[in-house]
Amino acid sequence: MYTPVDPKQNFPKLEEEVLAFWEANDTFKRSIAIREGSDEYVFYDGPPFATGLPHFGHFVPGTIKDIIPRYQTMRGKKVERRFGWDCHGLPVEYEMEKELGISGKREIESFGIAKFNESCRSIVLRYVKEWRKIVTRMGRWVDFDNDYKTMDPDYMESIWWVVKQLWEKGLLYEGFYILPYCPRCSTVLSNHELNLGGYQDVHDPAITVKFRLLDEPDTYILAWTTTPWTLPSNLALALGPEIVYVKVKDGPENYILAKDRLSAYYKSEKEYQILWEKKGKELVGIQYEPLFPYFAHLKDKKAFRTLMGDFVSTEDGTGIVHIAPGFGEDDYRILQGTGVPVICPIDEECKFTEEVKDYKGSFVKDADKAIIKRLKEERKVVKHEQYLHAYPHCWRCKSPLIYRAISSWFVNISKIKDRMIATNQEIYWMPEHIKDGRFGKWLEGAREWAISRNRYWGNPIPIWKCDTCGDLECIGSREELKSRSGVYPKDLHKHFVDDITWKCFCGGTKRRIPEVLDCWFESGAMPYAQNHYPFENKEHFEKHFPADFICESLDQTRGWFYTLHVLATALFDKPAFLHNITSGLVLASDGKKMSKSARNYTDPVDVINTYGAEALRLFLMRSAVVRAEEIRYNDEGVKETLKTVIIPLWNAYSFYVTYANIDQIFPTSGPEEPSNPLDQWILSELERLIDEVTREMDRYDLMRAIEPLVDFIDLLNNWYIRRSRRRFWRSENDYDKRQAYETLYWVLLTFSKVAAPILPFITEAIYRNLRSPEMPESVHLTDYPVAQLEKRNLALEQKMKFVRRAVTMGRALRSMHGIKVRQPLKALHLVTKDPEERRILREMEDIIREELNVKEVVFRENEEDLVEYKAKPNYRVLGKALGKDMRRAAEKIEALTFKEIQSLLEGSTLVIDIGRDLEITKDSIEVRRIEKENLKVLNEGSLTVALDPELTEDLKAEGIVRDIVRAVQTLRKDMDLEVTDRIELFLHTQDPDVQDAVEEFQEYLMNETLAVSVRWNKKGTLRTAPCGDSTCAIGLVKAS
RNA sequence: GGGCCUGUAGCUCAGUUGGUUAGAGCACUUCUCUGAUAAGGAAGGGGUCACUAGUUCGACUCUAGUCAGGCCCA
Repeated sequence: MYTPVDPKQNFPKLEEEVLAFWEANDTFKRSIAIREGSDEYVFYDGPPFATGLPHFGHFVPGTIKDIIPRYQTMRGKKVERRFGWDCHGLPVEYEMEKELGISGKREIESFGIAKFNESCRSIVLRYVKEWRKIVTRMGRWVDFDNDYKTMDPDYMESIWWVVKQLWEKGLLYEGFYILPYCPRCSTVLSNHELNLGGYQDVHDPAITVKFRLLDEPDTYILAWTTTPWTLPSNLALALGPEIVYVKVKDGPENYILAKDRLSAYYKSEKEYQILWEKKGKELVGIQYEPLFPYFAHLKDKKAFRTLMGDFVSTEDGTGIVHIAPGFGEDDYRILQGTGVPVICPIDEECKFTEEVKDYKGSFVKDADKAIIKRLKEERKVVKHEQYLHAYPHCWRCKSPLIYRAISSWFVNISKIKDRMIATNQEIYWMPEHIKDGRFGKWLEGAREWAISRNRYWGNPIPIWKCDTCGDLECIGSREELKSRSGVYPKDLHKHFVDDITWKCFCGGTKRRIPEVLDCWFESGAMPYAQNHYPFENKEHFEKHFPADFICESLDQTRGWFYTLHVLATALFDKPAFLHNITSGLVLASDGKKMSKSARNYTDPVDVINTYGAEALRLFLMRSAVVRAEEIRYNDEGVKETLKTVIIPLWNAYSFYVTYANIDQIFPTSGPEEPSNPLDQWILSELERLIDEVTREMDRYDLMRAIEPLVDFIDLLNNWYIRRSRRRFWRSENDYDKRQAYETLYWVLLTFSKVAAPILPFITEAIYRNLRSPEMPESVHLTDYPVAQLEKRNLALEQKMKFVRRAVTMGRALRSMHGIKVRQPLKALHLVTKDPEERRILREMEDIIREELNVKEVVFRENEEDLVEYKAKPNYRVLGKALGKDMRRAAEKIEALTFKEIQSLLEGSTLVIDIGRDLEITKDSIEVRRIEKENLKVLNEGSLTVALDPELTEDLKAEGIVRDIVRAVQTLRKDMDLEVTDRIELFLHTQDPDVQDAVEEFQEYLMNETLAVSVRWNKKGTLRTAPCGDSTCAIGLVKAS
C-alpha cells in the first residue's frame, strides 16, 4: 500500500519534509560516500562575502552548482562540495568602520590595527547561519561543516606559498599604479569608492604654458593643464599622431599647437601667420627646455621630449598634453619603457617634498597660485582662465581627489599572457561565446595585475625589505619565517607579522612591506589554499586540480574566473577548471537592478514559502539566465512554473497512487512485453527523454535539458493518462489493467530519477513512495537511468504524433459544427492519399474514436472533392540547383493546374518551361490543400478530416445520458465522495425524451456513476442538470 | 571611448547549417472536456522579427553600420 497522496499538496511543506528526511538520514553525505572509490568529479565553489544575505542573484549559480553535482553523482562520480567564504577586503573594513564610527586610514591606525583587525574578524561570519539556512532551504547540497575561509591561517599560509611561487618564477615586481587618492584621509580609493563619492563640478585654473624648444629658442610648444601644480613634475609632452599641428608666427615668437585649436587662442586669422602644417607623427622626439629646474637632470634619461599618445584630443587646450608620469594614468603609461623615471614629489598628505624645494610643505592645490604667479613672471604663460569640470571627490570627506603614483606590487601578466590564452582553449564554456568573447578578449587585453592594497584586513604580502640596502626577500611559509626570525606566528594577519623583523646581511633590518593582498588573489588561489597545499594534502590536491566544473555569474569573468586562471596558468601552466557555466544577472520585474531601497522585488523567503523552492529553482533554470543572459524575475513566473509543471507532475503521481491503492496493484518493474500501443508509446517516449536530458546535461545546457522534462509531463498527463484513464478503473481486462499500472509505475519511477538533479524535492517524494524496499532509500542515491535506445520505437512516436494531429483537427471540426464532444456522432472521415498514413490511422482507430466520441472512423483516399490543390515550389530542393532561375520556376509552379498537381502526386513527371526545360516531380513541389468552400472539412498537410454531423435518435439519447453522467460525476465530487463509493441515484424530469434515454442506457449510466439503483424521484442532494435540449433534476445519496 | 551580450505578439521568451503561412506560454474573447488535475482542448484577436544598407533567386537567420538596453573595462 502506498502512502495516500494529497492532491492538494502544499509544496513548501513537502519540501520541508524532504529536507528533514535528508537531514535525519545524512543523505547528502551518503550520496558522496556511496561513490567512494569511483572517479571523482571535481567542483570548486567560489567564495561569497558573508557580509550580506543571499538573494536572487546567488540562487542562479547556487542552483546550477547543485544540479550539476547531483547529476554527476547519479552518473556514478564522487563529487565533493565544499562551501567557502571570502573573508577579507574592503567591504568588511567599511562595515567595521561604520560600526566603530571611525573613518579612514589615520583613524584606523590611531584606533589600533590589531584591535581593528580583530573586530573585522569578529563580524565576517556574521551571516553564516542565515546563509546556511537559506542555501539549504533552496535544496542545495553543499558541505558547510568543512568549509574553507580565506582568513584561516592555513589558507593564508598557502597563499604565501603561491606568492613565493610567483616570486621565484620572476612574475612579481614592484612598480607604480596611478590611483585616486584622498589627501585628507591619506588613502587610496578603490574603484568602488570612487563611484560612491561621485563627481562634482568644480572650478579649476586652466593655464596654457610655453615650452621653449632646445634647438629653436624662438619657438615654443603650447600645452594646457588644469593642474598647474603638476607642472614642476613635467617630463614630456604628448601629441596625437594623426592630429594636424601648425607652427604659427606671432610677433617675435613662434608657437606650435593643433590647427583645430587656433580659434581658441586667436580671435582672427590676421593675428598669426602659419609657417607650416605637420601631422603629430612627424613631430616625435623634439627636445625642449624644462619649465622648472627641479628635475632638469633627467634630461640624461630622455626626459623633455615630445611623444605620441592616442589619448590626445583636440577637444580642449592646445592639442598637446603635458605629461607628469606621477600624476596621471595616461602620463604614466606613455612613459613606460622609455627610460624616463616616474617622479612623485609629494608626501602622504600631498604636500610637496624636498625635491620641489621652493614649494616644500605646501599642499599641492594650494601651490597652484604661486606656481602660476611665478610662470607669469617668467613670461611662460600665454593664457590663464577658469575651467569648470566634473571632478571626483572622496566619499568620506568630500575632498577633491588627487591622482598620484602609488608604489604597488604587480603580477607580470604580459609574461604569461600567451599561455593564459592557450590554456583558455582547454576550457569548455557555456555559453560558448564567453570563451573567445568576453573572457578571451579580456585575456588578450589583460593588463598588469596590481595585487597590493594599502589596507589592513587582508593577507599580508609576505615580502620583507631591508630598511638600509633595500634587499627584498619573499617568505613562502611559517617555517621559513621562523628560520629567518625565530618567530613562528600563530596567525598571519598584519598585526601578527608586521613586528617580525630580522637582520639583513648588510647590517640593516628586514621589515615587512606594509601592503596586504587583493582579496581576488586569495579567492583565485582557492584550489591550493582550501587544502593547505603544499603543506598538506599533496596527493589530494593533485587529484583535484584542475576542477571539472565551476559556475558563477557573468561578472566573475573579470573576477574569480580570471584570477583562478591567472594563478593556475602561472603556477602549473594549466587551466584551473575544465567546464564553466556562466550565469546571467537577475533583474527585478521592472527591468532594473534589484534594490532593497526601491523595494522592486519580493523577499525570496516569502517566495519560497508561497510557491516553494522547487518552483523558484525551476523558473530560474528554464530561462536563458543559465546562458549568461539576464532575466527579469517576477513572482508570476514562479507561480506559473508551479501550475504548469510541478502540479501536473504531482497529479500524475497522485492519480497513480490513488488507483493503485484501490486496485491493490503494486508493480516493481515495467511491463515485460507491453501490448497496448499507449504503453509502448510512453515507454518509448521515456527512453527518448532519458537520451535527450542526458545529452543536454553533458553539454551543460540546462535550459535544453529541462525542456524535454516539461514536455514529457505534458505527454504523460494529457495524452497517456488521459487516454488510458479508463484502463485503470475498468475491471473487464485484468491483463491490460496490470500492464497499465506497470507502465505508469515504471514511467513515474524512472522520471523521478531523470528529473532528480533538477527537481530534487518532488522527485524524492515520488520516489520514496514508489520504491520497493530493496531500492536505495533516496532517489539521489540511485544511478542515473541510461537510455536504452533499442527500446525506442521511432515509428510509433511518429504515429502517435500523427494521431494527435488527426484528433486535434477532429476537435476543431466539432467546434465548427457546434457539437460538443459529449454528444456521440456517427462517423469521422479521415482522408489521405498516402496509404502508409491510412495504415497508421487505422491502427490507432480506437484511440481516435474514443477521444472524439464517434461511433466509426471512415478512411478514404479520394480527397479531390473535399480540397483544392495549390502548388508551391520546394525551395529547399530546387533553390540550390536553379539559382537565378528560381524566380521563374516559382511562377510556373504556382500556376500549375489542379489536374497537373494531381498527376504529379500520382507519380508522374512534368516538364515546365523556364527558358529551358525543367523536369519536376512530386518532390520538387509542396502541395497545399485548401478546403473547398461550404464544406466543413479541415486540412493540414496531407491529411483532411470531415465529420458526419447527422444525429440519430439513438445518438441523441446517448448524448442525453452522457450529460446526466457528467452531472452526476460533478455532484459526486462536490459531495466529496470517494471514487469507490456507491450511490443511489434519483432523477426527475417532465421530458419523455430524457426518460426514454435513461431507460435505454440505464446500465451504462449505472456503471459509469457506480449507482446501485436509479429511481424516478426527488431525493438526496439535488441539482438540476442540462441534458440534451431540456433539463433533469438529479439527486444523490451515498449507498450504505 | 573599448569589449561582450541582448533587441521577435500587451508580457516572458523559443526559433538547430539562409528556403517563402515566424512559434510557445501567460493575459484577453468565445466555446468545450473532465471519475486525477490549481489542469486540458478548439477557435479568435494581437508581429514592419529595433532600424538602414549590403550579399543572395530568397534574410528573423549572414555582413556592415545606426539606435536602444545591460554587464564589464577605460
